[in-house]
Amino acid sequence: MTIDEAQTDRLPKFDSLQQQAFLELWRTYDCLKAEEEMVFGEFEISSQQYNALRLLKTASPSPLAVSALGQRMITRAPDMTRMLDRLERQDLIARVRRDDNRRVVEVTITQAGSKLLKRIANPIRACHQRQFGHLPDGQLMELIALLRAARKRANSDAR
Amino acid sequence: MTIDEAQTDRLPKFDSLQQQAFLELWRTYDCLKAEEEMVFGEFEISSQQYNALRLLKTASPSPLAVSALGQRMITRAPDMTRMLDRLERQDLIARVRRDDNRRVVEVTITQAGSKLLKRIANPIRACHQRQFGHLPDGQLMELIALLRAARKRANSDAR
DNA sequence: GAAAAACACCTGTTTAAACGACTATTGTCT
DNA sequence: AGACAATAGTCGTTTAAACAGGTGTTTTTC
Repeated sequence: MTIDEAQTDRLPKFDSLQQQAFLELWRTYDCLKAEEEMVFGEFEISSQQYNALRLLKTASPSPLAVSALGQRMITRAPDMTRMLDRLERQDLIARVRRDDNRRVVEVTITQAGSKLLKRIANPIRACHQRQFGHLPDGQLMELIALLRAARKRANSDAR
Repeated sequence: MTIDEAQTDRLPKFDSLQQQAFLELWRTYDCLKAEEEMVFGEFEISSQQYNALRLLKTASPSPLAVSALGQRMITRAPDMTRMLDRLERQDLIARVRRDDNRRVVEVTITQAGSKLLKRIANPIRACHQRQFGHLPDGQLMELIALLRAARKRANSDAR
């Protein structure tokens, strides 16, 4: 390590603490996500789709309009239609056009969808347990609080 | 909600603190990433490509083999070739087949690539400043430490 | 020293993401 | 009531991600 590097960064490679924070966030997310997706992969579903099913399950037995579902998704999906197409093809959701407003399509989770969620629940819980289980609850809550705080300033956050 | 459901899920939305931590990580990453990508978008580049250029810049003037570059990437890219194709088409990198081992292709950042990095540096720094600048350094370092700790147990992490 | 294995990268093909334009339905304004 | 705008989803097309299989090169093994 050169003298120059030692002066600007206590660690080499990062312009600023803020940039380092972002890179750590990226790395950690990517790493954990990969593991999660392997679990979902066994059930032939993506994390995005799982998220949608989870939201539909929470809403059930009430349906959710496509737009409402889209707004609640974590990663904004600019193409709900085809994502729902895939879920419908697997018979995990059902779509019904609302009668009193024929523009909106209401989505509900099917029995098969609920069943799939149940089957996934334990493996995914175990995955998160493997990932975060070694951190004491206090540190986890702190991490959650810090992540929330980080999100606060981001202007593109409406959630 | 049936009795069955009430038994299996005690909290309405989160099964566990661990799951909540993951969701917060996802949300925060996604939110910050979106903002970052808007910055990169102005320069017609993806964050993935930026990452590659950054690594090449760090290595320069030495070149980096495609495989070495791939291993250093944050998000593992199973398709370096075509990603480098795009960068080469924009004249941001150059590829040379090594003479003493004609299997490996060595990649270097071009002058145009370095120039682009320079132009991006400030906007991206500003972006991260907007995102994390409101957190005091102590909290940032804590966040970084917690993210690192979270990553430690993930078995798929070789970095 | 020839055959087989290992290596480093490339290519073909399938699948999904991204962006915009498009259709159908409802609400609003005069 | 009729024109115009707004809303809710869908569809077409371009682009990139993912996976598997292929090509050329070097190393290993017998």
